[in-house]
Amino acid sequence: MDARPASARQKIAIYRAEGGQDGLANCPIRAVVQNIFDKWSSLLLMALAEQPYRFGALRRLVPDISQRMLTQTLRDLERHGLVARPADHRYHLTELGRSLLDPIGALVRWAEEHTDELLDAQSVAR
Amino acid sequence: MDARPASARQKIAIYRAEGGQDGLANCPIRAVVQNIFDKWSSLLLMALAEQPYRFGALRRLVPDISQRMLTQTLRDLERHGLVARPADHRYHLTELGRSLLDPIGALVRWAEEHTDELLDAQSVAR
DNA sequence: CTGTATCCCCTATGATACTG
DNA sequence: CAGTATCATAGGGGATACAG
Repeated sequence: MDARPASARQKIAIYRAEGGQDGLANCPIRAVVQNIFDKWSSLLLMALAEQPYRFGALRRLVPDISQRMLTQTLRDLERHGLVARPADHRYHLTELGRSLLDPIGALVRWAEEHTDELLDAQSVAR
Repeated sequence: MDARPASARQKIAIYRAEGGQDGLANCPIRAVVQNIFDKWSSLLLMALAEQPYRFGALRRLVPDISQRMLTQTLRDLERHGLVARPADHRYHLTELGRSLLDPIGALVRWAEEHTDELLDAQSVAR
């Protein structure tokens, strides 16, 4: 099903080649992936994909986030240039943030397509 | 175990369609994304994308992972059905695991393409 | 070599209270 | 409403020792 151009594999090969004995220790992707896919970031990005939201609206969209973490995550996203907060406090995605929606969408689609398999695997292993 | 309701898929559909009454609190994607993109999982998946590796080889590939976390992460990946560990201890991706390489690849490509912007944003914000 | 079992620190996160 | 400040805590994760 996927005879695709081995993108991920290539990248890994590159990291390995450039990084030498460091293996994947210095792979620059790590920081990116781990910063963006922390507990709340991707969720907020998805929420803001739809439209700009204010602080309170985001809280309602993600009811189980604490005020503290909402603030903190939004600051992180701002710092990474993915989200902007204008004077009217309507958080919205930047151009960079919107560009992330495609990869995120790919992940979401994957999760949708394989939800059953994932659940099956877990229930078996448990 | 047993036939869990197809509600997983439906929740996704709901979440995607409307944004939901309960917001994104019950979005099943969250579990998937957060389970797979924890500190080490995606890294190991990328490593195993190339070829099967044994425990020691993986340690060398990811030098800054502790033995404890390597074991634990591999067990998690097994439990999710993404990685298999045959008798010869050569960990390898399952079909499901391989199917994840595409979305991960999309993310990696994004990170590569936007590394400069990300760094700029951070340095400015700092 | 491939793990498991302990101990323990420390960070991420929640809860709560306060501020502009 | 949109935060900030402070305190408390569970759990992530490293270090180490041990086991098959």
